[in-house]
Amino acid sequence: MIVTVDPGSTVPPYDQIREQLTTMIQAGVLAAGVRLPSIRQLAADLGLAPNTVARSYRELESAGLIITRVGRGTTVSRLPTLPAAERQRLLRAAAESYLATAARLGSTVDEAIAALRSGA
Amino acid sequence: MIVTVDPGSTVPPYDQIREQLTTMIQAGVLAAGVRLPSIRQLAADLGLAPNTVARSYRELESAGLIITRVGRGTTVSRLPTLPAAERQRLLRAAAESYLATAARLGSTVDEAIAALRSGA
Amino acid sequence: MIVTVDPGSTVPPYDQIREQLTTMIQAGVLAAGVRLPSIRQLAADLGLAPNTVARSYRELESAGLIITRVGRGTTVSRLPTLPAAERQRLLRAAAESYLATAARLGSTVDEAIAALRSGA
Amino acid sequence: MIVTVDPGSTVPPYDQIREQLTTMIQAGVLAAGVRLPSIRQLAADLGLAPNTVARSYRELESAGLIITRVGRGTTVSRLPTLPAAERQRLLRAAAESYLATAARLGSTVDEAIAALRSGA
DNA sequence: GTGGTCTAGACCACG
DNA sequence: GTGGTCTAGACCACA
Repeated sequence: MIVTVDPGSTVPPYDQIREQLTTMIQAGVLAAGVRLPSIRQLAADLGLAPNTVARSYRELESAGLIITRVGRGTTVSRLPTLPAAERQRLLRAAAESYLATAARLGSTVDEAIAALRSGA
Repeated sequence: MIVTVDPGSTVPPYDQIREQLTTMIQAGVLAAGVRLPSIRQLAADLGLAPNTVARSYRELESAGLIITRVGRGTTVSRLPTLPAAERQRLLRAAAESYLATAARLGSTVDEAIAALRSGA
Repeated sequence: MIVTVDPGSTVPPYDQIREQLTTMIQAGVLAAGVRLPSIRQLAADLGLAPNTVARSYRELESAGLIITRVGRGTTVSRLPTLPAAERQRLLRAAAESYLATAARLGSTVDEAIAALRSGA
Repeated sequence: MIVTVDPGSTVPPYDQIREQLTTMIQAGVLAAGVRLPSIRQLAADLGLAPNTVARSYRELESAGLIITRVGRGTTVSRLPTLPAAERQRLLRAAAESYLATAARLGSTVDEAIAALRSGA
């Protein structure tokens, strides 16, 4: 699954989808020209109404990140990806956020790392 | 700093504060009887209006997690903490979320772990 | 009625609404701070589903032309209006388009002008 | 030029061409038997691909408004034209639409009429 | 099959 | 009351 949605979050599903796809496209993980799953397909996979996914795609399109053509699906547009330094900065930020959460749960750094390995 | 706020997030600051304190209290990291920083102190530390922090405290109080008594400040209530299994489950969930973000940034598990160590 | 929708047009209603409001705001006919009709009210007036009007408003908001606050309605944002020269240019363009349509219907300029007066 | 196309419009060019020719034929401005410009000629005049104009002609032909015969070009069919009352109704509709646009631009009826004269 | 639009109605949060 | 979101389903145009 290319994207995941947490139904318990206060962040609306269409926003979660948009944010995750934005990250992947800007990081170059989804390269220019790659075809995204169809609206109906992704909606079915996530258990959402097609309209919800359509809204995410529509906003990505108006942001210039993807190109949609009726009858031909949706592809990632040709845009410069984030430089490696910026990707590294974002990874650091995510790491800090994870460590902060772990600390709030009373875990040490080693336990936090172990949780990563066990989940892999 | 006991708590951090991301001003760029769409999640309102009072929600971020409430969530983080809730986690720490339920996990037992903030033990019963521990005194929280004053509203004005925490607001000053975070660069927020006192009203914002007050709202977080108010919601935590109505949830029974903290007790505010005039003249004695705000302390953590005497409530059962989450069992270890539940804490472990939450840590796993946070780990998975972090790994997913790292993957969206094009990072491997090893790179994700390295980012934890370098940030520590 | 502040805006009209032609259901027979191939231009979708949400686009018609957005375009008309955009013109009025940029021309300064709807001044900064003016309150727009509520989504439900305008939808009822136009015989549309509230979602349709909501989509127009959402796009106007993301374009920075209006400000919506839940529970408090929608107002025109404080933006520079088009200079008089540009408004005049747009009026000329509309006039030419009307004359072209009239000519296609076999009408003279005088008949086109007479139609304006009789409709007034 | 018999027909004009607005490249900035969301209405596809072939639709704009079809609509304008339809109006002129139904109004009798283009009388039965009149020869239309060739597809290539009109495409060149409008700066469009011949395929685009061809599509407009094809749709007009299937609607019975024009007749294409190889070697003899394209001519307007022998069809009853709109009665005068209907032409008048369409002119009124166009006038109202123009006045509405002018009003959205902050113009009075007199200014709208003046714009017609200055453009003529 | 694809995406685009619209409807009718639901529930939520805010004020 | 306000807007925000989502659903379930419809019809359309395009390929």
